[in-house]
Amino acid sequence: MALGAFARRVRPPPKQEVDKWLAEVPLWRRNPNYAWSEDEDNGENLKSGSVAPERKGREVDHDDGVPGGSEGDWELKPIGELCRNLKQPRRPEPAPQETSRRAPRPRPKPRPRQTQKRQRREIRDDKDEEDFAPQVIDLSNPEGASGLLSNLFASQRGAALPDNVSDLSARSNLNRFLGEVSCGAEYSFTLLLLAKGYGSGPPASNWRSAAQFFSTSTPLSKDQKKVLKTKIGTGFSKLDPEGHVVGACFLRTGRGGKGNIDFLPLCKGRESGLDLAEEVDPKELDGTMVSFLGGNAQAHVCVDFQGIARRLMRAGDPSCRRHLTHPKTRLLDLKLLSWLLEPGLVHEGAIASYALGDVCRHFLGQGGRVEGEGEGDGPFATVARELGMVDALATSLLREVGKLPSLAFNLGVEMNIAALLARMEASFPLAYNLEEVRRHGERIDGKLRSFEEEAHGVAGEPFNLRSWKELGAVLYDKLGAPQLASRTSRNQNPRSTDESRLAWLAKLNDPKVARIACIVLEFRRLSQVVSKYIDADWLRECELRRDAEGRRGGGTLLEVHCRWNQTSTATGRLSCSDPNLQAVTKYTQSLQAGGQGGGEKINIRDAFVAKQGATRLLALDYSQIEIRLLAHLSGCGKLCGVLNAGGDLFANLARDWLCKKMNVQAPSREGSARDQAKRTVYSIIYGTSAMALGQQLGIPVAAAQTLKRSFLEHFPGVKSFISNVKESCRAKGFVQTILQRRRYLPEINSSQRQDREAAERKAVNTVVQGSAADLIKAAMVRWSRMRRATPEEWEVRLVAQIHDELLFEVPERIVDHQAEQLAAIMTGVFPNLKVPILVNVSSGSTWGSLQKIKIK
DNA sequence: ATAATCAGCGCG
DNA sequence: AAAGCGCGCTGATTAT
Ligand SMILES: Nc1ccn([C@H]2C[C@H](O)[C@@H](COP(=O)(O)OP(=O)(O)OP(=O)(O)O)O2)c(=O)n1
Ligand SMILES: [Mg+2]
Ligand SMILES: [Mg+2]
Repeated sequence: MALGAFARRVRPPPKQEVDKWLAEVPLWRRNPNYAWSEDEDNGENLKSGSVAPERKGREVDHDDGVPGGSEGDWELKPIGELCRNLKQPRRPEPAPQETSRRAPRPRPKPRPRQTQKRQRREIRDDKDEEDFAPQVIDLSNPEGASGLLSNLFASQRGAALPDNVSDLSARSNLNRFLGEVSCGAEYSFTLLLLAKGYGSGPPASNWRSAAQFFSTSTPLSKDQKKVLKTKIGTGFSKLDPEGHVVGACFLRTGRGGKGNIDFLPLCKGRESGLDLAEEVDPKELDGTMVSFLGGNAQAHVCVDFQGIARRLMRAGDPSCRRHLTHPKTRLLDLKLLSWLLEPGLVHEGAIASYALGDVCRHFLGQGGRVEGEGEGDGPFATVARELGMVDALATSLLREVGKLPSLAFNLGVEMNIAALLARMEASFPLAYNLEEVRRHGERIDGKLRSFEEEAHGVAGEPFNLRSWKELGAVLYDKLGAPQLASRTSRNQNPRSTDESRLAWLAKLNDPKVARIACIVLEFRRLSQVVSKYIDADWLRECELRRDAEGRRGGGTLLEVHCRWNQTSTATGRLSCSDPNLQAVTKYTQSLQAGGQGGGEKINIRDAFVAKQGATRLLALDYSQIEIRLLAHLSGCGKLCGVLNAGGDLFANLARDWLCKKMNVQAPSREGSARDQAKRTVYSIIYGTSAMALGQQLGIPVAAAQTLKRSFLEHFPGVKSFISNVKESCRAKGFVQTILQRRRYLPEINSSQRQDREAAERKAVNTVVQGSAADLIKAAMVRWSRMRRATPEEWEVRLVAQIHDELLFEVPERIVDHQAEQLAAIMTGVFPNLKVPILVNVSSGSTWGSLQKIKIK
């Protein structure tokens, strides 16, 4: 089958990872009432066309009743009350000293070099495996998010949040569950597998016997058994066309040892090519959600809320979002919580990802196993093990929330973001005009071939232009190019072939070397266009989806459903992949260098367009955002003065210093002098060396040193802020963002200077970059929670977040109005800062042709 | 032969 | 004398 063939093209996860991953099959069970079908996330999942993701004007209504109103309609059939009484001894909180500081946990220090990249792979692949989790903060007020934040900040009058935020929950009316947790209330949960059609069974004493019962009482067809064996047991492969997740498992927590874990059917199999969503009765699903999430004061725990929310939305249940994000829904995500606790674990090599298994291993020790639950093989033992892990992990992590109440606030923000990201992934695709790029592509191919020919001619032998090794042999050995770098040989590769070196070689007298350097530079640029925006796997996936949907509507446009990753950064930013919309080439590339008449050019962003109906793209980008936050956080009077006067630091620097005093020439290629100044400023703030700065600007090291010093002396508050952050980090072991989110940097006290100073730079950067992430996340939450007054407002879609920029797709008629409204939201979420927050707004029919809009 | 890493480069 | 920070993607190279 074609899909299988395609799936095989995807870069598979490392083999060893699959085994590990197998041991971590999350809390999914298949509903045996339904046929098995393929894994929805392998790209072959058919998105329902009949159940439109957008139901104008009435999609969400937080004002209607508690979702639990119809609880009685749907009969829950517990298999057993196999509970695990996790009653925690009400700890007298043994550490009155330094409760704000987490006990330094021995960290597995020998940082395994390998785990870093591997984690990324894992993140790519765990997308279909993790589960879900919902939402905790009470933002029922239409102005909920903004009100929350306003109160928060109003109460502290522009200063940094107080260290003691224990009154946070009371003041901000956070949801009661979190209040309870932070009070250290007893809690426990019980497990119960629930599936339609199953009668009640005998009580079980632990997860394993529960799962066992499930297995023995469940008649499985031959095929099902086979699948179960191959998918959950050994030999699991996400590419196996037999597999499809059809169920989600929720943990329902409650007080006093009464709680349930429910088996929730998401969608049926897709035999005979039937669309998943068509086989789901939304009413059933709705009823399940209602009885599960609503109508009681219990809280719910899960792992990866974003994943489950996305599945629900893709399954075509139009009302699931209301329940997932309903203010009465009490749900928290252990994945997000563990990430909040230590967002840098992945980079330190302590864990490979924030998947359940790794997190358990790290936070609980015990090799990730829970006593009495880990024995045996097979799918049910695995399920039992998983459940035991969730159980133990929740117990442990919630204790941390009790110790550090601001975590509850942060988690509330993140839960809201998770719901929004799920919606973006499932329902807010960006349209891509592949045909347009392909037209250029043919020309690019020709160009690449001619580059190759010419380079081979100059070199006197054929070689692979993509190979840095072969290129180095040609340049440095055959043609005798100088191997720069005897002095600083320590860290510099004398035979480097990166852009800066090739640019340097291109200016030399040797015509052969120069020519090859120029050719390779252009060759690399153009080949990226082909590999990333024409031949890439994500495009094949888009085409398959289009074909499966019968290409109704949309003409030649593809719908790009990328992934929005919430736990893959150490600072609190989001990341994006498949494709990475946060790194789409920005500038126009010229296709003609060889004197052809047309001057053909390509701008990849022109291929990303506003699709649905009469819409336009609307982009809002924070102005000098980290500079502004730095000004606020540092309180530097001079920097605040510049910003309060409406100044543009980058433009100033470009005009006054770089051009006049330093005689820096503006970069020849794309990129303005302002962009150059921007890089310069952030480089200085975040601790660049004079040598690197000089190289970047093309000025002598001494001049760069002078520039650095004079900049920091010009803003003395910034300079002292930098040393204060370092000092504080040394003392506490962590830094905090403006919303109290932490990042631990144990290396700050390393005896190795290299490691120590690296940690110092990260410390400074994390405070500012992380606070900027807090800001835009708060704005995103506020937008997602905003009351929509008209049907048209429901058509506004957030299609991308580019770190300090939000890209919306907006009905053309209301572009101007939305521009104002959205700008107000983005600039208003953090009131009472010491400097104004501004956004630059632009709109257009393609991402590459946005024109600035004036906001009054 | 396959898996993990490196080099290089796109973006903020 | 001092490795700006934060990401993801690709093809080539090295390690197993
Ligand atoms: N070379 C760079 C570019 C950007 N950033 C960070 C800091 C910026 O604040 C943030 C957003 O990037 P922008 O390009 O939007 O830059 P600014 O918001 O600072 O300026 P502008 O007014 O041009 O938007 O990303 C960085 O650290 N290093
Ligand atoms: Mg900006
Ligand atoms: Mg930006």
